[in-house]
Formats: sequence, C-alpha cells, structure tokens
Amino acid sequence: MYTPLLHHIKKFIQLDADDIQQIIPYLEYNKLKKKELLLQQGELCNKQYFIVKGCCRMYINNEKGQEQTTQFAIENWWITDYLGFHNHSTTDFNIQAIEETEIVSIDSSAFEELLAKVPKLERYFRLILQKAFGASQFRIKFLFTLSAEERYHHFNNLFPDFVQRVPQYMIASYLDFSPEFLSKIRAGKL
Amino acid sequence: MYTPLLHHIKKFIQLDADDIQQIIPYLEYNKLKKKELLLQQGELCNKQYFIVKGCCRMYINNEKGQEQTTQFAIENWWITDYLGFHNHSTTDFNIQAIEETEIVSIDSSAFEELLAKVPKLERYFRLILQKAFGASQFRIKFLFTLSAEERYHHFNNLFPDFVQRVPQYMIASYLDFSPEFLSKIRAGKL
DNA sequence: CGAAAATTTGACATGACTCAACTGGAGTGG
DNA sequence: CCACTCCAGTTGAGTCATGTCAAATTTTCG
Repeated sequence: MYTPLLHHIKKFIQLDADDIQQIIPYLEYNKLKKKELLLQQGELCNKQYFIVKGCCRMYINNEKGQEQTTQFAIENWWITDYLGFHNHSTTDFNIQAIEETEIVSIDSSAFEELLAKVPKLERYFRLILQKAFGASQFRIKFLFTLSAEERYHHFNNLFPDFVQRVPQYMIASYLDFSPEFLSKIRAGKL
Repeated sequence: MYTPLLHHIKKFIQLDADDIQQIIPYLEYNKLKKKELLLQQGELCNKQYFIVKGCCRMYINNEKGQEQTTQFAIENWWITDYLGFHNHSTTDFNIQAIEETEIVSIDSSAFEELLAKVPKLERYFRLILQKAFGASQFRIKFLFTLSAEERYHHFNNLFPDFVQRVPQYMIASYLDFSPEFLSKIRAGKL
C-alpha cells in the first residue's frame, strides 16, 4: 500500500531497503469514500496527503455559501494547505475526496522527525514543491491572460480525461466562473 | 554583499564558517538600475534570484500587448520562473527591477552542484518553497473570493508601505483589474 | 423507482473593461 | 533652473463578459 509513494520518491532520489524501513513507520494509510472530507475549514492543518489512487479537491466556502474549488489532486500528488501545515495553524480550506480514494498521510511532527532521520527526503520534497510552485505560477498566468471560455478549452485540452472524471461545477469554480456559464460554453451558445 | 542571503539562510538552518566558504563561490552579485530586466520572455530561464535590496516584479505580455504583473519580490525573497528553472526551458515571463535593486543569483547547474556539496541547503530551499507555495494558495483564495475592490483594500491593509513604493498600474494588474478601475476605487466613486 | 443532485436554458442585471480626453508631476536637457 | 516631454493617474461615457436567479430537464444513486 505504500509502494506507489515509494516508487514516486524513487523517481527523484535513490532509496535503499534501509531507508524504506525508516520511512514506513511514519506513514499512515487510509481509504476514503466519495465526498469524504480529509480536512475541514477551522480545523488544525497538521497533515500532508499523498494520493495513491483516486482524486481529491481543495475548496473554500465563500461568503455566499458557495463552494469554490481551488485545487485538484490526482494520483502521485501531495496536497495540503501548506501555510497551515507550515505554521501549525487552523485552515480556511477543505479537502475532499471526489471519488473513492486511497491516501498516504504524514503528520507535521512526524514529518519533521522523518526528515531528520532521512535527510535526503528534503531533496524529494524540495523538488516536489518546486514543481508545484512552478505549476501555480503557470496557472496564475492563465487566469490572468485568458478569457473564461479560453480557460475552459485550454484546461480541456490539457486534461481531457480529467474533465470526464470530475463534475462540471467543480471545474467551473476551479477555472473561476459559474457552472451556468460553463454549460453555455459547452453548448456553443456564448 | 552576500551577508543578507547568508543571514536569511541562517534563519532556517545552521551554517558554519566552512559551509559559508563553500557557498560563496557559487553566487553572483549584481546591481540593477530601475526598469532593468533580469529575465526576458523567450530567454532560457536558468537562474534563481535573491533580492538583497530593492524590489522586482514578474510580468507577462498579454495578447493585447499589455504588461500583466504576476508577482512581486522584495528583500529576502527568491524569484524566478520555477517551471522554466526546473525544466531548463525558455520562459514566458519577464523579471524587472522596479527600483534600483541589488540581487544575488545562482545558475541552475551551479545550484545542483552546490546542493550536492552542501546538502543541508536542500532543507533551506524546501522551506522557502513551502512558504512560497502556501502563499500562492492563499493568493488564489483571495482572487477567487474577493471582488476587485475588496482585493485592493485587503492588499492595501496587508502591505501599506509596499503600495507607496510601487506604481499603481502594477498593483492593478497584480490584483487582476485595470488601472482605471483602481483609480476609481481610490477616488471612492465606484 | 423515486428523490436528490447536476446540468441546461433563458431573461435580466452588473461589475469591470475600453477608449479617449484631460491633468499633474517627475525627469531631462539646454 | 526653467521649459518641455512623457508617463502615470484620473474621469466619464458607453459596452460587454460574465454573473444571478428561477424554472425545466437530465442524470445519479440509494
């Protein structure tokens, strides 16, 4: 059950059998049902989650009580509120399984201990975060330069399979427009 | 001239005299005039920049030929196009000094060598990126939940001194609205 | 099969943009 | 140190992309 994570780590750094023995005890494995919440607004954010199988989203509730999806995560992605995780503070975000999902999580204090014991993991997480932050710069670029319709087409080209997997209203809010508008884009009646 | 960076690193990890000796040769120091470009659209992005003194912005040219500011960086921040840096690819972004600015930069291959020689720096950069990515999650939250006017007031409360330092049209595009609109917000004639 | 959730549709409303003209201040060169 | 230029900021009118609301339809799932 931890193999996908170990395999993913090995794409970035070398791990021997001994390292693996050291890592395993710090990890926790869970299965989530569709719509189950991993993290809830107002809670302390003290974990980081790795998606083994399935798919999750991060969202916030805006003042009008609507859910605004801010991030998706699929197989081989880590997800958490990194500011909350970093500062051990409560979070404004929710993380929810969109499908039946298997995750590996690590608690923030366990995380620190693990990094002290296996320092080469610092490199792994540095690389992961570098990619994640780069992707987020890229995303801001698209949010800033493309119209709602262009954002949808672009997203659709980039992740055609993903669009099938996820309800439209989540994609609409991820792209920062209303579900009704997405429906009109799809109908071609702009 | 490298002290501010070394000092910043010491906030996150311990450095002894020997480490410092190893680090220095990999760094490069530069002074930039106001409006000078550090990185230009279409170039290979192979450096990462640390602001010693002054202030820079990252921006893109949208189809209409307007400059869209996507990020600011002030003292003690690193800035680059991390996806370009990671993949050694050309960039869509520009990085420009807003004021007279002093920077320390490190080339991507020098960066890899340095990390191999002083592995504890992996931790420093992991922590930096964790904070940066967290801040970017936070920013997306604000872009998604607040109106243009609220975004301005929020930004103004968070960085009152910064708003003085930077031209309004850059702030407007950073907050994703037009300079004219910002002017109207400030006048209170919404 | 039935209830609840998601999507579609249309009418209408509006926040923010565009464009163009005007004002003011900062920097530059004579 | 003045005069000129030019860039940033302001203002107003008109427009448009996208939002809101509510009803109708389709899909999902217990």
